Amino acid sequence: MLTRERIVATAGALVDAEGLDALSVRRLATELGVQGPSLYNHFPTKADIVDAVADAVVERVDLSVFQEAPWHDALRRWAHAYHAVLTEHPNIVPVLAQGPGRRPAGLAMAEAVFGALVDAGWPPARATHIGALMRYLVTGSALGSFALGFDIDPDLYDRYPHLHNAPRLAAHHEAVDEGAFALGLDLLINGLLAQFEGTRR
Amino acid sequence: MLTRERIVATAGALVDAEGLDALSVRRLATELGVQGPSLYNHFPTKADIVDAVADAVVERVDLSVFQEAPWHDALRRWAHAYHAVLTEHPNIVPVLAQGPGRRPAGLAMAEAVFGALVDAGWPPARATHIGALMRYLVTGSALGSFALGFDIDPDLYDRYPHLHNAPRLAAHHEAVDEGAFALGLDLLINGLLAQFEGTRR
DNA sequence: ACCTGAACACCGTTCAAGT
DNA sequence: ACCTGAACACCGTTCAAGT
Repeated sequence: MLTRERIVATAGALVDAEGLDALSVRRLATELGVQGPSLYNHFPTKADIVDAVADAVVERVDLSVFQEAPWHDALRRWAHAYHAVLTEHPNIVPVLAQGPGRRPAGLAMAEAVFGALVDAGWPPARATHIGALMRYLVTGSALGSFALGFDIDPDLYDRYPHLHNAPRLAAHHEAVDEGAFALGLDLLINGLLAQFEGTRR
Repeated sequence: MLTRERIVATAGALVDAEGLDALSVRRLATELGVQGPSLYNHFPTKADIVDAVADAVVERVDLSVFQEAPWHDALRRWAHAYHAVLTEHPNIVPVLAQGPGRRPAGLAMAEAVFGALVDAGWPPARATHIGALMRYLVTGSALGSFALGFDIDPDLYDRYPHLHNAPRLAAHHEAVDEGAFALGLDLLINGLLAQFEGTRR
């Protein structure tokens, strides 16, 4: 028996294991023991299945911090949590980088972030910029590893002397990408905190 | 007559006008007045055509600033220039977000950025983080408009009270996205500059 | 109400055949 | 050396037919 839940769970596992390109209607149907067209009884298009997979990932990001901590602390902890979830499901990030659209969990997350900033006293226009900035950093870093973006063939770097150690990046890719994300988040939040306190006195 | 140059130029125009999904081997061939398989005399796979289109975009980013200005100034001006080029060719950004790979212009850009940071005195590990951070911000912001990521249907936001103005974001999307990017770049570079001067004394 | 087989209009890629 | 037609193994989606 086919249900939306089973379809989304199987599609999500397929995307995690083999990437977005491996998710085809026929392939997903086979995995569910059914023929391709059957899925159209439960979702209008393949894009809706992909959206549901993406929203299931966002649903796993804890938003309770926004009720517990001051805005800068909550923002930092939420960004780390969001980043951690995306690191576990990197193949769906291209969808999330397009914004919440009509996805309920995406909208709930935007509401929590934007609401916390406005309630803390940030002007709405500034809160929008901060929200955008956070999405840029989190999805930008999750979309493709910086370290793995360099080929491991050493001969490739003969004409780029400063990059002679680039082939070694791949071996430490988690540490490199994690460190860059943490540095960026620190710089952004510390800078915002300084601005915030500057306007308060 | 088919040349790599003509193929890349036509493919780039097609991607700009209709998106990456519209670029198919048959469609591109038709636009070039030729049959699909002909393209395989000039490129081994479609992915190589896409890579060439991406590298042609990166080639348009001016790197001369790194010879003229102190690292923080050069970094800021380069990031703005890169961001401006991507804003003109948003549909190819998903490819650039995967890193330089084996693309010559991508590698030359990485060499210029990393080289300038190391030559200025940043430790290589830190320079790597800074380079990664810049790619996260620039590609993250170019990959999908934050403002256009929200649906314009006002009824959608009934259950998200803080987002009641979200449907109006689309009308000012350039200003919103531009402002968020500029804010992020300022925060990052000012923060890095403070760190740099802190270690110098 | 839900699943199927057949069909439509597409894909990327290979390869023998032409010039 | 370069282009073509035919073919292979795929796509997303529609729809009449079955239960």
